[in-house]
Amino acid sequence: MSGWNSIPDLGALVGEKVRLRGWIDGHRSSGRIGFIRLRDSGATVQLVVSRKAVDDPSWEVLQHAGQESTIAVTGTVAADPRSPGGVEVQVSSLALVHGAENYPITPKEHGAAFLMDNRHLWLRSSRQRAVLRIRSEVCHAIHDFHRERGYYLVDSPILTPAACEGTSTLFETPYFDHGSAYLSQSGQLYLEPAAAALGKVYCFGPTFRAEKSKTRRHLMEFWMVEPEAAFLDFEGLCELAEDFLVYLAGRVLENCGEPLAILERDASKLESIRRPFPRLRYAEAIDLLRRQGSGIEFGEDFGAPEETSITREFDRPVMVTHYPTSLKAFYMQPDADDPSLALALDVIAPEGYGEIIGGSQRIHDHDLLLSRLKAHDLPLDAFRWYLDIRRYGTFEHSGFGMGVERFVAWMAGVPHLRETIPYPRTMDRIYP
RNA sequence: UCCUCGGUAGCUCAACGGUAGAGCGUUCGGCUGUUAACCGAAAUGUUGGGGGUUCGAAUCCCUCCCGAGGAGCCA
Repeated sequence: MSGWNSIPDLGALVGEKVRLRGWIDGHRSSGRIGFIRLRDSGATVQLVVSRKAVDDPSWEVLQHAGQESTIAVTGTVAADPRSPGGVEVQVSSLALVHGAENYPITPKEHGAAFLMDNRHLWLRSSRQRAVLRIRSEVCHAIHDFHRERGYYLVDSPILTPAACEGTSTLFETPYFDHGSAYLSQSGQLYLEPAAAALGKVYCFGPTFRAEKSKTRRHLMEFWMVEPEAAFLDFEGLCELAEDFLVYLAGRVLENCGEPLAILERDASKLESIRRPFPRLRYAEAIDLLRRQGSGIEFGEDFGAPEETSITREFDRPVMVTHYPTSLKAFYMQPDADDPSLALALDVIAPEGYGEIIGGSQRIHDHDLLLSRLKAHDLPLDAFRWYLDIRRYGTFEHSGFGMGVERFVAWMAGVPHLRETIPYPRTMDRIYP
C-alpha cells in the first residue's frame, strides 16, 4: 500500500481505513484513552487512541511523543459529534517518525518578539495557517483578475539603476563596474513601456523600501501588484480599482470561509465591499476632516489618523482623488480643468487598514514630463528611456499599485502586517 | 531620526529597598471521551551588560545593548 491519505479528504471517507502522516498539533492522555490532534495539509483531525485497540509501541508513542513530533498512523475514519469537526480517526497503530522535544511555542500566550524569533515555527499555528491561506487565495485571485481581463503578466526587474520615484530611501547593493544597483521600489516605470507593447499589463512581485518605518503598517519588503493599461483614462482607472477590490474580496469570501472563521473575522465587513465606493476629491476630504475637528490645511498630506478618520464615515473603501500636484509624484497627469491638481487616486481601506491602492493617470506629453523631471531635480540621463515612451507614439495611460500585505491584513482582520507575509522584514529584524 | 513603554525560570508575568515567586510548558505518577482536560509530585534563575548610591539593589541613579508601540514617509 503506497497511498497516504490527506486530512482535508477525510470527511468523504467515513468508515474507511486510512493512513496518515503528520505532526502532533496537541495531545492528551487519560489512562486508557488518549487524543492527538494531528496536523497535515494545513488541517487537523482528532485521533482517538484506545489502550485496548493498539499494541504497546503505539501506546508508548501516545504517552511520550512531544508536541510537533511527526507520526504515521493507521486507523478508521468515524463520525462522532464529540470530536472537533465531527470526524475523527480511531487508531489501530501509531508509529513515531521523529520525536520532538520541548517545542517552544506552547498553547498559552506569547509575546510578539518571541513569536517573531520563532517565525519559522509560528507558521504552524492555526491562526498563522489561516492568514497564509487567505494570502494564497488573494495572490491567485490577483492573477485571475488580470488574466480574465486580458492583462499580460510582465515581470519588472528587482535590481534597478535608480529611484523610480526619486523620493523614498532605497536598498543599495554593489553592481560590478556600474557602481550601485538598488532594489526596486516599484515596477511602474518598466510597465509603461510594456503597455506600448502589450496594451494591458501588470506586474506582481516583491518591492523594497528602506524607509525607517516602525509601525504595524510597514514592512521593508512587501509584495505589490501593479496594473498599467494603454488608453486607460482616469475614470477608467478608478473603475478598475473598484472592480479589482470587489473581485478580490469576493474571492476571499467565496474560498476562505474556514480561515475567516478561525480568525473570527466579521464577514459582513467584507460583504459590504461593493460598488460604488464613495469618491472624494482631496478638497472635499479636507473639508470633511475639518468638520470632524481636524486642524489640517489645504495642501497638507494625510497621516494615518486622517485616513482612518475619513473612512469612519463610510462602510466601504473610500477613493480620494485630485490631490495637489505638490503632494504627488512627478509623472502624474495634471487635471485639464485645474492643472494644480493631479489625476491621482488613493483608495483607503476601512477599519484603519490605511491606504491600500495608490495610482494615477500618467503624463503622456513629452515636454511636460521633461519639465517635471527637471522641476523635481531628477537626473535626465537615467530617465532617457522613460521619456522615449513619449517620443515614439505616446498614448494616454494609467495604472495603480496595491500592497498585498495591507489587503490581506484587511481581509483577515489582523492588525499587524508582520502576520500577513511568511517571513516579514522589519526595520530591526531580518531573522529568520 | 524622534517620542513612549518594557527587559526577572523555556513562555506569560508577579515581587518595586530587606530570604526571587505563580501559572503554563517540561519530567514522573493517577484517571476510558478530552476540546488551552483534570488531580498529585519534582526539576528549572549570573533578575539584558557595565558602573554608581546604600549596611543591603530585580527594585533607586547613570550609561550602553536589545525589544515593543507610535510619529514622519509610504503600499
